[in-house]
Amino acid sequence: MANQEDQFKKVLSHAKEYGYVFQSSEIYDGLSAVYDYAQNGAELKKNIREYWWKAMVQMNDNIVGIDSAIFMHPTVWKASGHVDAFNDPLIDNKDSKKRYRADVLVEDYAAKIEAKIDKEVAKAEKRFGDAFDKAQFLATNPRVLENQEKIDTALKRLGKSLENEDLVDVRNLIDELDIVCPISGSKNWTDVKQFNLMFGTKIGASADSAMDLYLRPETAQGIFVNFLNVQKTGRMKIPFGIAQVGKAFRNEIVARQFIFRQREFEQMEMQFFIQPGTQQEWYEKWKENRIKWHLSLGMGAENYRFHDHEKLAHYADAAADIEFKFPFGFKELEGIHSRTDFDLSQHEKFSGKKLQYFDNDLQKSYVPYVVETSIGLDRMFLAVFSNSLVDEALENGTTRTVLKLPSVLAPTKAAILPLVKKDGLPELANEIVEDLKWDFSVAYDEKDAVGRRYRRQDANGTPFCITVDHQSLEDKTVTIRHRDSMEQERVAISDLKAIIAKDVDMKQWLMKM
RNA sequence: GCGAAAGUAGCUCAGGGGUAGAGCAUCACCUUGCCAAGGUGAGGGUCGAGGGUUCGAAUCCCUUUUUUCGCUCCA
Repeated sequence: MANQEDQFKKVLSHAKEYGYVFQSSEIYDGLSAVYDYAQNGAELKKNIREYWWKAMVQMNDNIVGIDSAIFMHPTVWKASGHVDAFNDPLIDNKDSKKRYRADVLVEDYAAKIEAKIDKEVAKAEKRFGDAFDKAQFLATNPRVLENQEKIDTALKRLGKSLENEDLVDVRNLIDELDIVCPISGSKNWTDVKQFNLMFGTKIGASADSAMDLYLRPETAQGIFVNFLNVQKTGRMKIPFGIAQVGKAFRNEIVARQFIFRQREFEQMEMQFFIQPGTQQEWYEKWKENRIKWHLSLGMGAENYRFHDHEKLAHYADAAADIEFKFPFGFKELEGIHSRTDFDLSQHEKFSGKKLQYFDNDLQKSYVPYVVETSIGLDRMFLAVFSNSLVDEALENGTTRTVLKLPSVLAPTKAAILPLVKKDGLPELANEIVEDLKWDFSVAYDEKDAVGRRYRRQDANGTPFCITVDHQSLEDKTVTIRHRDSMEQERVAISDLKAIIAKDVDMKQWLMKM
């Protein structure tokens, strides 16, 4: 455990020291759980985004990409269920310092009484044997009726209070039902507070004409509301997908673990529209397709696993996570959800517009089902970055810090180093830089001993170092050093482009899928 | 949000009531080298922020903020 923490600490300081991630507004003490991507981080993030986009949009002729706005009509979030689902009434017990969802406390109370009824039924069943009529027993036994009455009134009142946002009454209800904290056993409760996971803002300059808006808590709805527009203008035939990469915002109560859980984050999502009844098949297909994408990066199959959801969200009929082994353990990296026709049906209901597809094969219209793949770009960044950072023991007894990024994602593909900064070596090195930069992001470094420069590039994840020496002036060859093996080979300058391309070209990597 | 620990230079950290140190990193010059740590010199910090105690606070006290961990919640 201590090792895990140490490794995570290394990840944090390496990310800062090498210009990958900074805390937002650092000179003002920072802003909690908000981070900026620095010069190298922005490149790495861009490369991950591109790798995903190519795999999802460019390589699938039935998937198109869009870029919808962060602001959406407020009713979108009523239809999607976020206004309800993202509003949790929470209450703390002052003695145990535990926090609970107030509605869950009341529901647990109801469940307890329910258990009492079951006990009563079981007892009676034993007593009466075959002659036992359960329905009649439930309808007539006074103790059962009394308990059922208790449950009904409690839940009814809870529902009503929540609907009216009457949190004081929820608190009173908890008092009146004598609900105690499961840990401390005390009734020393705080007031019930409402936590809204969505960020609110306003559109319109003057107060009276302003309209309440939310910053989107997920990008998916931008796809659903555009479903028909895209389907019609793109002449898309089911099955087809719409993909999108964009920022989403959640006002997390607890946002932690570096960039793993941020308040502002970037999602890479694809909604795949299918014929109702085929969702199981597509769900399995996308699970398989997505894990292949991850594995193509070569970060080790043992670092991934599937986690099937038992408790499903309000919109899903099947859901699984792809979990990755982060420095703090296996955590969700990507979600694959079978969302049924929940979203489109809800938008039909709330907008009054038909969101259906006419299927020529079936000769009928229907609301398509949806299978979603949704990956956090920031999480993917953290997965790649933390997995790549290693301290490697060398044969000569020293250690080197290497960022073994998949070369396709590395922010800098090659560093060009003159062995010494005289005798015309810098000039030739610069010529190579000028040539290569049309195709790759490259760096030039002439400071310090060349060995040290190699190590510097290792720590930054640069896959290739190209060294210009005196021989280069004579026969137009250079040495090219590989980051992971530290091996060098002498090659013609004219071959450099092909050699680098072979290793960093996205095509080579995507073909591994 | 509750609890715990921490915040001193870009990074890692030492110091601990008398106005800041080390190693590495950075910059300049020398050394001209193929796997970090050669020489000389330089820059960089109001010790997270605010307030209090004191003749004097980085050091003691209070508040606050940020980070990590546990609980909780979640993508």
